[in-house]
Amino acid sequence: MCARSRARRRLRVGTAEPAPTILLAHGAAPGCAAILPEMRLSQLFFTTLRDDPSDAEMPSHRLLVRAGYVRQLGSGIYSLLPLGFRVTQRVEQVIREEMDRIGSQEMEMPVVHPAEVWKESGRYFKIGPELVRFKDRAERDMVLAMTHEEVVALLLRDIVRSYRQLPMMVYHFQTKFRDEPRARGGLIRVREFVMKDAYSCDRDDAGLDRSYRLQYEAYERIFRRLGLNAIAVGADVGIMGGTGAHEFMVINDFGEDTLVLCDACGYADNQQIAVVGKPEPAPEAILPVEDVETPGATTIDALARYLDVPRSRTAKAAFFMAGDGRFVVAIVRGDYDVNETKLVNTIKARGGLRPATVEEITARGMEAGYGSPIGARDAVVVVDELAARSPNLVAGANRVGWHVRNVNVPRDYAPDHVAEITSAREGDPCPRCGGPVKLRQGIEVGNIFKLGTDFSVAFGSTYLGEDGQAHPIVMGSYGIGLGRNVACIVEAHHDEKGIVWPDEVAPYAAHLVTISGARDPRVAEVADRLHQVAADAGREILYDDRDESPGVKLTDAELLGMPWIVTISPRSLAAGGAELTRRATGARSTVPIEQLEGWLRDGFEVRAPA
RNA sequence: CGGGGUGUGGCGUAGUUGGUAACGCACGUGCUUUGGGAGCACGAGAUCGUGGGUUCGAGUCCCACCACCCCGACCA
Repeated sequence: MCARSRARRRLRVGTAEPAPTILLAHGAAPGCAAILPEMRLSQLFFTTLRDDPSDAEMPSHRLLVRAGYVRQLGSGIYSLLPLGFRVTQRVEQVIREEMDRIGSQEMEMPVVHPAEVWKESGRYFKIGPELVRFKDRAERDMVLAMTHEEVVALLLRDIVRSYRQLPMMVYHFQTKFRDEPRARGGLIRVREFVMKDAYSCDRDDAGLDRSYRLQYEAYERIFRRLGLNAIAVGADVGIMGGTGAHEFMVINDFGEDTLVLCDACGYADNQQIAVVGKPEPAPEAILPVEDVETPGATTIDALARYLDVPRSRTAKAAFFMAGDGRFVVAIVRGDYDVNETKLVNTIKARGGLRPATVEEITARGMEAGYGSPIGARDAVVVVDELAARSPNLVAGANRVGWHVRNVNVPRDYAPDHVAEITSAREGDPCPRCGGPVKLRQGIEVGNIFKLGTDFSVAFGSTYLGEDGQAHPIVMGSYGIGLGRNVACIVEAHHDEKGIVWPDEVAPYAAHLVTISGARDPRVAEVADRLHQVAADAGREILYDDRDESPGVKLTDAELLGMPWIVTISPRSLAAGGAELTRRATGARSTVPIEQLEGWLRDGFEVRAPA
């Protein structure tokens, strides 16, 4: 994957810049007119499919495969066919322009890293099998890069000496490999993908705030230009540290993240970190504990039904094993769910959490289905603050078939932590304005992250300040996955007939279709001339010169989704020119050939017709 | 990693109680056709995911494995 070759072939469709000379990759003489076979559908390396591929569910997946933009090679591994590659380049170019605009410098860093680099930051040991490790021929440990914080930190250590060299931002487009446990959704969650990752390098937190703000604003411009309605939500910073993060999310039912949103005031957070309002429990006298037989009541629902109490009068226990070997009991009220992200952050669980097994639970004196921290051994007990101040709850007795009434903290058991560890629910009070929040699924199309000094401290990446002292460089990192953005654009811009590319990212500005071209020489003649005019002007349009029936060609044009469809036929010529169709609206008009030629020569005037 | 599902020409599928693979689309050739996935004729293309087993005989039954999809776990 070579960013340079991608950059060299920046697209010029629909722009007003002059046609540059295009160099052929295999060494054609400079200045020689480029042959672009992919402009002719008869030569384009692609095929359309009449049927949906059986393994595709999301519209973007179905359409991108059916229209010949991408092909799957393995689970979460895709080839970009020429059309898909062009779209990706268009997306890349939008991002590049906005990165350049905020003064970020494009570079390129390697995909394969010596493992020592990742050992030095500690991530080699913290990250699980998602990080691909292998040995080279000399038995050296190597990794496939998931991101490039380490490399940037190393470069900073080598290059930056003085505060005068800061602030500084760099970015690159590079292939990442993450051995995800499960790829899904076509291009939405893949294992190999190209990502724009940018890194800001500042003298201090105030500088980081400025860089972060610049990236934030650039992201808003990028997603607007890409035709994506992305909203920024507050996000988890993880246990890696970091002082703030936002994820840019597109609402989508197939999304993997849950967002907590408030229509009234615009509040938006990832459910992982959202803290919403909770009703204060009514005060009541603390009652003595009392065993109660509850045969078969192993779930909160069953328990509440059996005892005929609301779920809010019960305590729910969830058991986890932390990656660092600690056993964790989390207690929330029965009407809430445990939020694992908050739990991880509360106990600073290295390596995350996984559900505990029944054996692990009983080994610590508890009983799955009838569990509570009462009598627990060797366990970290974390109680949700609301559960902690809710009086007289029904909790497990750690005995099969029995619960305990009137359990109260701290009388009946001692928590190691009392913290807010529940997930926000639909309709809960907005933390900002108190209105009801709503929950929506979202796809993360970009993220921005205040890294702080973790990496620069680990690598000794310091600069000499005005005070003559060494200070760690304050870093930020900012990612956008290209393929996922392409998929999200299709998710947002398609209809029952196919893709409807926004002008900014369409692989070609226009799709020229001939009807009866083989039979009527005038049709082919006019179309060939239009195509040539466009090519001479450096404006690449797609030319369907295939000898196919009108139905096939028009259907394919709609499936492929170029913003403008230009139809030349004996009928259109008789009507005075070409038929111009706006793909998004279906609006049609007849345009004289000379006028079309002018548009193709001088740039497509997207507002004038239709 | 747990649960569910699917593997049969390029794509989508059929295949009965086990008897030597069928259909649509796509593809090639010829003729006809040409504004909404054309028609006719001829043709090419499949060791039925892999390995083993049962059987006179396996796409079909049994076992193991692999791949892919979906749900969950997971996702600095």
